[in-house]
Amino acid sequence: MGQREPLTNAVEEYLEAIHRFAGYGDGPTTTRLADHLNVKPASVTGMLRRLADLRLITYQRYGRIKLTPAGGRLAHAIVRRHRLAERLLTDVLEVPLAQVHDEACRLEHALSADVAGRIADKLGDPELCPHGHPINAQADDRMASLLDAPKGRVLVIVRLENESPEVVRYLTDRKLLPNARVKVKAREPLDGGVVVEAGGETHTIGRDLAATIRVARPGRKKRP
Amino acid sequence: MGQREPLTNAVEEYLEAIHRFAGYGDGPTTTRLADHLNVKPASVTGMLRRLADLRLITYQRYGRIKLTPAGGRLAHAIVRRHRLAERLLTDVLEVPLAQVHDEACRLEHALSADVAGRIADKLGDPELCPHGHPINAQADDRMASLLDAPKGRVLVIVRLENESPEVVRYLTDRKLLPNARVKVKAREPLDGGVVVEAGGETHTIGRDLAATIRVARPGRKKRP
DNA sequence: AAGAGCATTTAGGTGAGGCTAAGATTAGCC
DNA sequence: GGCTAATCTTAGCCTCACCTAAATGCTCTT
Repeated sequence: MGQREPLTNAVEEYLEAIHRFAGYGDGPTTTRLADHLNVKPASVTGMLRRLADLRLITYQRYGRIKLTPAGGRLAHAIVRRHRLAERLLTDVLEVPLAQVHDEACRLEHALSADVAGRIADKLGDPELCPHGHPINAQADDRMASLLDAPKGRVLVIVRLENESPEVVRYLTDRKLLPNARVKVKAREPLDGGVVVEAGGETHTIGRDLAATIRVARPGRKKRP
Repeated sequence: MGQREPLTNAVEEYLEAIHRFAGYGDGPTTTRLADHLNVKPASVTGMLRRLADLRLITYQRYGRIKLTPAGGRLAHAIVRRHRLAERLLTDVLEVPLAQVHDEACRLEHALSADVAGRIADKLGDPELCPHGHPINAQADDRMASLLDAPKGRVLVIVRLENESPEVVRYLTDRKLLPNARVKVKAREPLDGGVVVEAGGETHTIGRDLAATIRVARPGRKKRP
């Protein structure tokens, strides 16, 4: 399986982004990708052609963007390396969580399959990255966010979709990290945010941010 | 200290190579660098101009190539990251030594100063990389190689200058790694190599390879 | 059927990094 | 000093990976 000419970092980033959007709504679109990658739509179209030539996606003008099996495997491998790198950074090197994502973004392109495997071995095949994303499986995107969670019930934070340093620092400071228990107290009207209680404290979280915090009912859960 | 625009990988590779050659013989030369980096001399000249523009080396046509203080600091930081990565790979992840150099070559460009520092902390500030090169200090290049070591005396291998997978695998198989004790039994004439005894076994090592194995008299030594 | 909103093409730019061929320089030798 | 071999540099050019603005094309909704 798999041809072995090394991919450029940019190609890997695009694959990763496509993978992240797959399954959500109507899947990855040119604008969404452009937005996510801080690039103009025209550039995305160009890269999509390249990826199609490489047989990593199937795609025709104005059509749906879909990873091929090969592309899917590759994208998955990259995301996996990213998340294993994150685990290594937090568990072994004790890098602050807020910083972990950006470091892993660079490391993911430098890790060989072999080293990734060894990280997994060494850490006992962790199931989740420190932000709560599954390392091996596809994420369950049907999971509720804090924004649409029922009021008054105790919930547990499952994962953070937004891993930017500022956001993670903000949430770390308030102990709103995966595995934390939270209760939605109220929803302010007019984009006012969500009032949650966690660890005896009350915080008001903006709508956009709340939408990126996935929660579930407490129960049998995976390791953090 | 230090401007913070990110350097390209190629720039870092050149700096590293210049650093490695500095102090040996008449220092880094265009051809030597070209050889080492698998590039034509003309390309090296081009890059040297770039490095001089960046104030990382001082250099004028046909002249000596010398790192500036800034360039030296940078080169040192890169080499240090490389060697810390090697230690992480061997000590924590148990990657086979033969493979470690190439993996570290990619990682060194992806590690931040912060993460490098944390690796050092976590591993207890190791002094040497697994091939025996110092992580913090400049190597002592006056050290003898197996090629010019005296016959009949017990010596200890200090470091390997050639870290290519084939060479390291060859030496690993014969237990000719840093800290191993060896004795030169004979030197074959006419480029025939060096006959050494180690661990009860006798091996004949080619001249070129022998020249890359640094040895010293046993004594107070650092951790491997 | 018409326009809003995306997506694509076109045409073009930049920067890194490399190469060949030819000429310049240096060093070593007689 | 003069010659040659080895080494460096220059010049000119090329490719590749990315990106962009602007104009055009498609599609879907109403």
